[in-house]
This record gives sequence, C-alpha cells and structure tokens, in this order.
Amino acid sequence: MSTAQVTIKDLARQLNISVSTVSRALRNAPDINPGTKNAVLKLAAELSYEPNVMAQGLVKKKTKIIGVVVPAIHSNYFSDALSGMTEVANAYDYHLMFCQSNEDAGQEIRSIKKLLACHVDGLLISVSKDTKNTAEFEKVKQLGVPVVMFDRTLPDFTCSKVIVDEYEGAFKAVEHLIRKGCKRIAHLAGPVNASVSANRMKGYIDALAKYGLPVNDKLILRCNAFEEDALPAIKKIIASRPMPDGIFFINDLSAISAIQYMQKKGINVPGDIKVAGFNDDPVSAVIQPSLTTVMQPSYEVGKLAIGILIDAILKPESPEQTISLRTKLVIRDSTK
Amino acid sequence: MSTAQVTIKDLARQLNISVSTVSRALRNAPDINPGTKNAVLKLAAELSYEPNVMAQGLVKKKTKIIGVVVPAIHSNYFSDALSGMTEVANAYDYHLMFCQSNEDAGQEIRSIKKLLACHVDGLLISVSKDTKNTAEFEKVKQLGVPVVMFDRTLPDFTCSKVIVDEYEGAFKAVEHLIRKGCKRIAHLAGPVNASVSANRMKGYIDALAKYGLPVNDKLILRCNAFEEDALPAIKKIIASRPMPDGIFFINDLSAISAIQYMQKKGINVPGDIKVAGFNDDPVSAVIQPSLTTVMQPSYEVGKLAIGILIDAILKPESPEQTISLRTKLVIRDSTK
DNA sequence: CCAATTACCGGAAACGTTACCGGTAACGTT
DNA sequence: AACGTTACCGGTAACGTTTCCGGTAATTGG
Repeated sequence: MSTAQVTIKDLARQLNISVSTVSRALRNAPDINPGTKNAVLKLAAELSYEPNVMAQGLVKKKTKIIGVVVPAIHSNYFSDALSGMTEVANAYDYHLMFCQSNEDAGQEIRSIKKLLACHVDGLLISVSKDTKNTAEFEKVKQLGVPVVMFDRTLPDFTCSKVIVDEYEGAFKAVEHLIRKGCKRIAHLAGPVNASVSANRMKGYIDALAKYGLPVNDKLILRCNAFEEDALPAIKKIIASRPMPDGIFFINDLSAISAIQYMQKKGINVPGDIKVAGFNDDPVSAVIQPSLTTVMQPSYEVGKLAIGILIDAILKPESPEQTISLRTKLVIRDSTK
Repeated sequence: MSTAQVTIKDLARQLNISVSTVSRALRNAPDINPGTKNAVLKLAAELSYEPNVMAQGLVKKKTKIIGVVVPAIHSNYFSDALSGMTEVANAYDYHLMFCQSNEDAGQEIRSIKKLLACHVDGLLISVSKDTKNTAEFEKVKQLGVPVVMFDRTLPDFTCSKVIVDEYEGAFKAVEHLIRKGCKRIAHLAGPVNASVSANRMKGYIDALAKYGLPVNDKLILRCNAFEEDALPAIKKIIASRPMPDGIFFINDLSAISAIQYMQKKGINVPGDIKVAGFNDDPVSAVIQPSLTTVMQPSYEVGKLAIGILIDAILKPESPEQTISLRTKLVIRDSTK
C-alpha cells in the first residue's frame, strides 16, 4: 500500500483536463484532439498507469476472465490443454481462472458457482467422470454465460464441444494390432462410468468386428481407477489360456506396467504379445520396448476450445458447434 | 443476458428496506435485527443472490484473486503444487489466476504485469530458469503486493520462499548408493543455469566427499534440457572405463531411459550399475527394475506457499520467512 | 417521568471507470 | 450575415458494493 494506484483522475488533474477526456484518450475513441491524446498517453506511460479492471468490469459488465474447470490438473492431458488455453488467452488479452473438481461432481458445482461469482465472461469445462446432472449447466446458460466443454462432455447438455475421437483412436490401435497378425486381442478397460472407457472399448470391439474376430468377454478386464492398480487385471489376462497375442490398454501407464510384468515372466513383447497403449506419455518413447500408443492432440483441444468460447463471448449469437479432433497412432517397438 | 444478475438493490426493493441494511445483513455485521437479517438471507438464497465481486473489490480494494506464475504447467511438480494451492484457495475463498512463463523471462514479466493489472491480492511465483533481473519483482513489492516464491526462487530478491531441500535429497540418494557399495558414482546433471541443477550437484559432490570418494569431472555430464535427449550423455557415461557402478540422475525420465539403454547393452541394473533418480514420477514404481528416487513434497509446497501468501495478504506486516521442506528417499529395486 | 443509552435503520458518498448528453468555439456555406 | 456543421471537451449519472454519519424509536436507569 505504499504507492497508491494511479488513477484516471490523477492524470486528469495533472493535465488540467477532465476525466472523460482522459478516458477518451486511453481507449481509441473519436472526438479527441490528437495533441491532447498524445499528452495523456505520454503521462500515462510515465506514471505507468494501469486501468482498474474492476471498475471497467463494473460498468462494462465484462471481466475478460475465463473460468476453467478440469477434473485433475495432474494429468498430461489436462495440463497440455491448459497450456494451449493460456497461449490463446494471452493473445486475446483474456485471463484464466482455474478450478479443479477432483473427479467430484459436488466440487465441480461449487467451482462453477465460485467462477460465476467472479463474473467470468465464459466457462471452459471438462466434466468429472460421474457428473450426470445438467441442471447447474443449464443455469449457467440461462445467466447468459457461454460454455464450451472439452474432452469430457455431457451428452444431455447442448453447447459447443471440442472432443478427440477416442473411438477412432482405439479403432486404429486395435486395427494396427490385427494387421500385425494378432488374432486374440485383450483389452484393459477403464472405470465403468467414464465416457472415455466406453468410447475406447467401442473402438476395440468394432475393430475386432471389422476383421471378423470374435469378441471374447473373458479378454476384457477393467481397472477401477486410472493409473492405478492395473496389475491384478493384467495378471488375469496373461493367465488366460490360450494366451492373448495382443493387448490394447486404456492408458500408457498400465501398458508399461504390464510390459514390465510380462518381461519378468519371460513373455516377449512384442514377440509373444504385442501391446498398444493410449496417451503417448513422455516415458513411452523411452522404455524398452518403446510403446505403440495413441497420441491425443490435447494442446490443440485447449486452443480450439478457448477460441470457440471467445468467439461466443464476442458475438453471443454465434452458433454452437462440436469439433472432433483426430488422434495419431504412434507406432513403436511394442507392436513390431 | 436473458436473466440479469440479481443485486443488493433488488433485495432491498422486494423487502422494502434500504440497501445498507441488506448489505449489513449479508455480511455478519452488528446493528441489525436478527429478524430482518434472516429475511434478507432467506430471500437472497431464494433468488440465489451472489455478490458482485468487482463492486466489492472496487470499494474494498481487494479482489480475493491470487496470481500464479509457473515455468510450465506441464510438469508433475508444478501441477501437483497447483493442486495444493487450489485446495487452500478454496478453503479461504480465494481464486487462482494462472499464467505460464514457458521458461522465458520476458514472458514471465508480461505475465506479472498482466496479473498486476487484474489487481491480484498477491503473487505466487516459481521463476523461469534464466530469470536474473529482480527489477520487476521489486516493483511488485513497492506496489504493496505480497509475493511468495516457491521451488525456483531468486536469491537476490528477499521475500517469503518455500523450497524443497534438493541438496539434501541428492545427498541422501548418493549416500544411499554409497552405502549400497558403489565406489564410482556418475551424475547426469541438468541445464547449467537452473538452480535445481546446482543444488543437486552439490549434494552429489558433498556426499562423495563425506565418504572420502573422489569427485571425477569425467563422471559428471550434462543434458541441456529437462526430460530430453539425455541419451548421448548416458552413452558417454557407460562408455567410460572403468565403468561406473552407480549413477545419480537429475530426474526419473533420464534414469529410466538410461536403464532401458543399459539393459539393451547387457548391463545389469542394479547388479552392475545401481541407479537413482529424482522426482518419483508415477512410472518409476511400475518399470522393471523399479526406480529408487527422491520424492519431492510438491503438493505440500503449494499448500504452504499459498498459506504464507494469504497470511501476508491478511496482515501485511507479517515477517518474511523461508521454509525448506525435506524430500523423501524412495528406495526401490534399482539400487538393490 | 425524564434523560440517557441502546438497537436498528436510511441516506449519501465513495471506489475508478465508461457512456451519454450537451455545450462552446471555429470553421465553412449560401 | 446568418446558419449549419464539425471538432473537441466537460459534467453527470451509472455500475454494485461498503462505510460512515446521523436519526428515530424503544429500552433502560435513577
């Protein structure tokens, strides 16, 4: 509090002009003498005047703040998306306010309320894995605050959405396994209530179907949480007879942990069993054998999502759209 | 804009009382009849009134927003710290505004200015790896905005700081290698201008010294960027004769990539060479052999940093402090 | 029963900015 | 010479709160 913030009034007083003239000079308004405008701009720079965004927000009813809610920032996917968002936000002079739902629908609602209280101009949301109720989102919409959902969306709620085509990613991965000669392909699926699990599972099933391979329920196992405790499921898969010759994993970490386990058991990857993951974690390029996996364009997802949102903020009547980005199959040694 | 935001005036009008009374009722102010207070609270709940933070901020000169600047959100360390911050921020009803410097000092300054323009109540910063100039931070201080640095700090700038004792972490890791019988321990160091590199290197050197082992410059190699291209350095280390019997890595990813490379070359880990990393990435528990590594309490760092900052915001005369958190050595198979 | 205190409430100013309206000069136009 | 136009500027209200000051009615004390 030592140095008080310099205001538009200070500038007006020092230049012996009115506040409205100063205000006009500061934005690029008409009805202002270029001379006085320059004088104001000069003094403003000298005193390093910064407009008070709260005062501006109060009268303009815009904060230039965008609220972001993700299930967990601790995730390559979401942190990449967030990076993309910051880039675009900087370019358009928007600010990002950030909340985390911890995969909890209640916390998610509290976060949204919190952001709404801050009068964010728009909302960027990736819903938690057991969010079902759309009531809160409808309220946001009624308030006139535009919403864009990314990655994890809510089918029952209509708004602009940016997603990645996980179905196609899974399909491509399994198709790749098939083309490499696998005939008996297992799948380690994710938590049952996450939409990602269902999408990837469907890709797995449809790929099998396309190539006339049977879908065997015994070859489909689940882990209850992401990145955790996939080992029991893996052991079960390995133990099944006849042994599978390929496995498609819900994510890279479980794939890696499986590869390590199989190597210990004397099973050769990719010789005996070929393995594909999902996510393209940094470590996947580094392990031995390097892991074939599905890369998601999460950075792009973030950029696109915030781009659409800013459009919607600037012109509220712009139509809602759903954009689906394609994954990229990264082929490495684990399917050689 | 369909439904206009309900304001304190609306409440006043509907209850036939004045705005000041409503205002008194909403905070827990004295000089108010419990009956009218309840009536206001009830109506506020019904209409789901939310105070306009901008108007509040304008008169109270507080925004309840805390600005955060990190080098890269895409990093287990910083995303964990951010998680910790969100938890405390929620508890104290603060909001987090987020910027990324991308390890660029210029971008860092722009981020700070941006945050300052938003009139954040305080700043949480982890500086980029080539930030040297303290001028910008001094300006922040003069503006009366409290600053807390975490993890990556600036020695020449005095403010509250929360760091982890990487020196001791490195020391413990190398000491552990020595106790496991290693006599010729190599070190893969990080980028030369990052303080983390220097701290961990010093721990490495001092541990060697404590046990009377010579420090051999040929056994100290550098990688220029984190998590990238450690392989050439690793090859050089392995090729040195006599071969080292232990390696301490700047981070887990390079350690893992080294282990994989060594296994391909027929070198047994931990039989021939024992390996320790730094960070405790999730994958480190999962690979074969599992990786001994130094765990940093990044979540705690985030919680502590924001806690200190909020203290400083609430009572501006609270003394500056530096807290150093201890790491935890996670012993796994790579040093067995 | 009167004065003093208390409990409660309303009015108005202020925070920093923008938006609107109006006014004064100077400058053409016919 | 009278009028309309243009260029520029100031005053004021408003945005939604809080804070301070003052005022009225009820309550208390002697």
